[in-house]
Amino acid sequence: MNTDQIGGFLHEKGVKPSFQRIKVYEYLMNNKEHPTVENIYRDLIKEIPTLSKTTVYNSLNTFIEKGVVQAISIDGNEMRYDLYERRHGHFKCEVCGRIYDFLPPKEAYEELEALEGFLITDRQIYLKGVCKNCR
Amino acid sequence: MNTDQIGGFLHEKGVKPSFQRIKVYEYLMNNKEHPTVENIYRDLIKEIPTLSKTTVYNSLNTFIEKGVVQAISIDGNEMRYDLYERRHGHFKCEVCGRIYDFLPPKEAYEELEALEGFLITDRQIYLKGVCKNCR
DNA sequence: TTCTTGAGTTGTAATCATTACAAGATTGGC
DNA sequence: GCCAATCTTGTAATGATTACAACTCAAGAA
Ligand SMILES: [Mn+2]
Ligand SMILES: [Mn+2]
Ligand SMILES: [Zn+2]
Ligand SMILES: [Zn+2]
Repeated sequence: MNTDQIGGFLHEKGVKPSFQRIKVYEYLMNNKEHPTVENIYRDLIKEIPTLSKTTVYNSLNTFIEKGVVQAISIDGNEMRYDLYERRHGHFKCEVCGRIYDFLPPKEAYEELEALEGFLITDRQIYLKGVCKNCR
Repeated sequence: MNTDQIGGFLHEKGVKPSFQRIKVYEYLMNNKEHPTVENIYRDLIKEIPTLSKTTVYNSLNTFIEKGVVQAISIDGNEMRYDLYERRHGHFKCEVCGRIYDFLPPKEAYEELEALEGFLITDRQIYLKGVCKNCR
């Protein structure tokens, strides 16, 4: 996806595609390691010297509202961000801090839909432990 | 469970059962609505006027380390706490803010164990949406 | 019992992620 | 081009959590 395509996509999703928002979205497309706001800001400011951290927060919150991005709160102290694409779970290694994607079996998610009388807008499966590399 | 029984239980789990720790644990036993540190502190200080909020944090972190309490980070900005009893998931209503327990089908959790090469020490399933009462 | 020592508690200060807010910039429709 | 609405920016405020150092407590040795 190039800049125009991202703009079109965001527009479809009800997000006005400003320059900054396109850059933030693009960043998440190219950086799948669940970056923090700080990560995003420190990298993007190289390209956009006038960028404000508040704009990163604002953009992400708009994306979340419109359902194109998900916030990952697996880490009690800072949020991580990820595109809302195919459903997957997240595993955080307590040693190296990395957050891995994993695909829980379809059943895990399908069964979660079974709750009656509750409107579900977001589902997250978080695992913690020690990753393969760190054992 | 009375005070002595809680003390015995904590001792078994490797936690020295101080007066304050017993009170915090007892609070979690009697208040299953996933309280915040603030909730715990504001209620317990009525009984223990010398209590420090730091002690609440310290006690909870000790409990978590020893596996008798779980931290719930479904809410990006403040932690909630819950005894580590039978496995269950948490649903947060975005309207009233309440956090509900629910029992995902056994399979959901069992399948999560299937990750190879990773040591798993904690699993959390979080749903968000609107609860029955608030629709 | 008294002493000693390590662990637990307390209060305050520091940290740091996130939001609030107001002023300035931008954009799209008239 | 002009206007109103929206977006961006910088700074200040908020608030949860941790750091730290002094104090207290409890258990074991002498
Ligand atoms: Mn992911
Ligand atoms: Mn619960
Ligand atoms: Zn690791
Ligand atoms: Zn509700």
